[in-house]
Amino acid sequence: MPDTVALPLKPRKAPRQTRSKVTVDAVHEAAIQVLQAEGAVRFTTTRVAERAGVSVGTLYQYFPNKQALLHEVLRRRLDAISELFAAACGGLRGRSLTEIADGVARAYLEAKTARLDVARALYKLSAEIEGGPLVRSVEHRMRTRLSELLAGAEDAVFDDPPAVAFMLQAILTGTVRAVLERGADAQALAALRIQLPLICRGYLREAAKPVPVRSS
Amino acid sequence: MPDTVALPLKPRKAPRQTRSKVTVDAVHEAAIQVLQAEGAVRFTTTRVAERAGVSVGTLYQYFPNKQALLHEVLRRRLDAISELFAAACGGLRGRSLTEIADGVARAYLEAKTARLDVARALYKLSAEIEGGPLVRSVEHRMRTRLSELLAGAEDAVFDDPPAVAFMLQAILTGTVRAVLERGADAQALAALRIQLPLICRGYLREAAKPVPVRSS
DNA sequence: ACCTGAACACCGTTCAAGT
DNA sequence: ACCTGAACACCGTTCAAGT
Repeated sequence: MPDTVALPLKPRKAPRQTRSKVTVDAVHEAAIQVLQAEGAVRFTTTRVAERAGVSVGTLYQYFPNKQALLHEVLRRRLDAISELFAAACGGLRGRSLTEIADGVARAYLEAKTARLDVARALYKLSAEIEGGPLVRSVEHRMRTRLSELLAGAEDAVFDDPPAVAFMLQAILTGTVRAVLERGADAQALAALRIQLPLICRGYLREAAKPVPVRSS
Repeated sequence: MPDTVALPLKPRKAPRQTRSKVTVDAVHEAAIQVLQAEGAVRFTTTRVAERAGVSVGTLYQYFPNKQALLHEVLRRRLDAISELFAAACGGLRGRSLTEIADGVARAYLEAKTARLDVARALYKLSAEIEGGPLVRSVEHRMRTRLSELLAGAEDAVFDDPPAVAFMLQAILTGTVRAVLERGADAQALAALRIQLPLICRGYLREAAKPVPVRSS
């Protein structure tokens, strides 16, 4: 599959002088603006450079290709989401199944819908970004948190917490994405806020065995 | 948003002679082959035409643009899935919540994973295809079936079957997609076949009220 | 050390010319 | 009625030349 040729994604040159740092930030900021204002289809290196007030050549001095630029935008978004989510998980240790289900559903949804327009444009470009490894690493961190929460739930035990965490995460990311792509008007979002916790609760209850009554 | 300019998607010319029917089929078949063999990134009108043994101009005589060609490929895939799903739903009328949950999960998963390579390439191109209306219409049919099933379940009643059907469908399409995009090795697929029914069961039980015992 | 912009390869799409 | 393929506009990317 020629799709899988790995392009370099790191900046080819670390900005060393003040001038260039300004340039990199300007390009990055311009990228987000073009994404918001012009949408995924009209997201063009030429346009980003123009908006940033530099020439295309300059852009390519710091981002080896369009993919790398998008990759960097995605990376910052995912990092933000990941941190918000991790913080929420910290407050859920040792809680009940219901509290965990509701908590992770709410936390993920809130983090994800913070910058909705950018999120939607990035979804559209996911084919070009080749963000697989990046997404996987972020999801791995999320999954670890989920797995810990499940293993430490106060009122249930799981045969295979990592497996359940894997599925729980597919539910969170998949369901939210499905609804967001369907337009995601205020009404659909409101429904999601109510239903997503229910979905998580329901699955966890199916997947868990109740804690046996201790005899000692 | 310039993304939303509607391009014509219908064939600009209906094939009237045998020769042209052959051409259209050849192009369509070539499109699927290029999708499978070269992947989403190298899916090019020139390449499709070459593979079909016609000139680019000919391709554009029947498909007004690349999007329309992809649209047609997607349409045929979705139709196939839709029909398989509808058939399965027919056999689930008036059954229990558990049977319905397991049945729809299995049916959707089976239909979706039938042509896995094409499905994956189409996912990657979903930004370009602009298949929104098409997907919506197919999902609308699916949702209607789901809603009917829920309303007619033998052992539960729902306050708002369409709302639950909406969410159930987001679970089906979203979760399957999330796992497929994550690589979808045999192991992940096997897990999905086991877990997806559980997820559906769990959600439906959360969303349903048990049928009150009849007093008459 | 950083920036510029003309130049190149490639892609989607068109259209005058053919059969 | 159908097909061809050179031509056009536009995009990603490079690199010789500048400061």
